[in-house]
Amino acid sequence: MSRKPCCVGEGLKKGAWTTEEDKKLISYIHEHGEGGWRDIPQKAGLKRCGKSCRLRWTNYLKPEIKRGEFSSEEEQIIIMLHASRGNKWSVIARHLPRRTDNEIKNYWNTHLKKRLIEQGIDPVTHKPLASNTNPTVTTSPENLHSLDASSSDKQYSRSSSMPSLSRPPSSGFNTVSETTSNDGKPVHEDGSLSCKKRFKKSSSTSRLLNKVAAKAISMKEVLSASMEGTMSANTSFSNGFSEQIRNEEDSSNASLINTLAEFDPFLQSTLYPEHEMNTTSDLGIDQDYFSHFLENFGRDDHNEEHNMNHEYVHDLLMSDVSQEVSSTSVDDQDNTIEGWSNYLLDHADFIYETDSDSFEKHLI
DNA sequence: AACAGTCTCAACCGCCTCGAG
DNA sequence: TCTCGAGGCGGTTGAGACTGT
Repeated sequence: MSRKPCCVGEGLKKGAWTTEEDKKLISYIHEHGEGGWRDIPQKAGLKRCGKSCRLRWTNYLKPEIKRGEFSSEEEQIIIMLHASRGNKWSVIARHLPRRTDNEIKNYWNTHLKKRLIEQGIDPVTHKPLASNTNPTVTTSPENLHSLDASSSDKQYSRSSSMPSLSRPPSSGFNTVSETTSNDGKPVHEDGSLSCKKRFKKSSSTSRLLNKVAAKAISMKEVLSASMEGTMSANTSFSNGFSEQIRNEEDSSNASLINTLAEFDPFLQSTLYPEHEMNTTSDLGIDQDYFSHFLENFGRDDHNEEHNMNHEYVHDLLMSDVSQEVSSTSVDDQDNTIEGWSNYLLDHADFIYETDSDSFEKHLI
């Protein structure tokens, strides 16, 4: 209990690190590993504070750190997460592998914040600025993609390759504008197949997989929409988004959306924000509903045999989620959502590859 | 060419949380 | 249970690079 304080001492160097200092620090950490920062300066022969060594390593020297231009996808993730989390740079950084919180913070302050302001969006609330003449502009899904850098050409003239906020590969619900291909299957404007693919096999496994696919599809779309806007039910995203979905003119889309919402608590909370939340997270997830969803996930085929896969998948899902969904930690919810979406998306891909010819019958 | 203004981002500062003692 | 240091985090600073005049 008598530890000597860190960063106390005469003659400690400050300011920019030299190449020589970097080499010493890298060499020491390669040999001894990270940690014990208090003792590193002395052991590595550096006249630096341990904290300074840690920052230098974690923000700059660490080999896995990715540097350079942010992609448009990364920008969208930052904006979306900032809308729901605010200046929680470490939380945002966890969603951007190999990016440091410091780098994201700098990028926000020097690029994204200014760009939002120029687009008439308050970078704090992600809602239209008071002086903005176009009150419909927000970082909601329908608007985020239009937040390009065109109005900031002068601002970013030194960085000619400043990426625009382009739409990610998969669109959100509100952007799903389907036409019909030659064979009658719904096709998105970009030519990709609609996310309505389903198994037609009648086994319980197939139906379970259908539900997994439906879940994956809905979650994928919700997450995509979220990446274009904000995930918080308290922000303009959920209200504007649900409003748009409710006003969806395409009745078949609306039907699909409502059906998917039946299986998707995230979508439920987005579509029906007035639904009473028993436990309100900042993601707007009704955790009781989510638990109920999981409880019934794959369990409603009572007239069918429960084969091994069915049991396995169900048990896997329940074991993974039952312990995590009860958590009140925002970070844990992040991990849960991320894990779920990855898991489901993986299975959706499997389903598509396995049987992609029939998809209309179920759930619509 | 020189200067002033602007921008970028590495680094620092100070506060907070967690866990060891 | 309390104290205190390590580590983590967000806000801020300032040196250097860049641009405009």
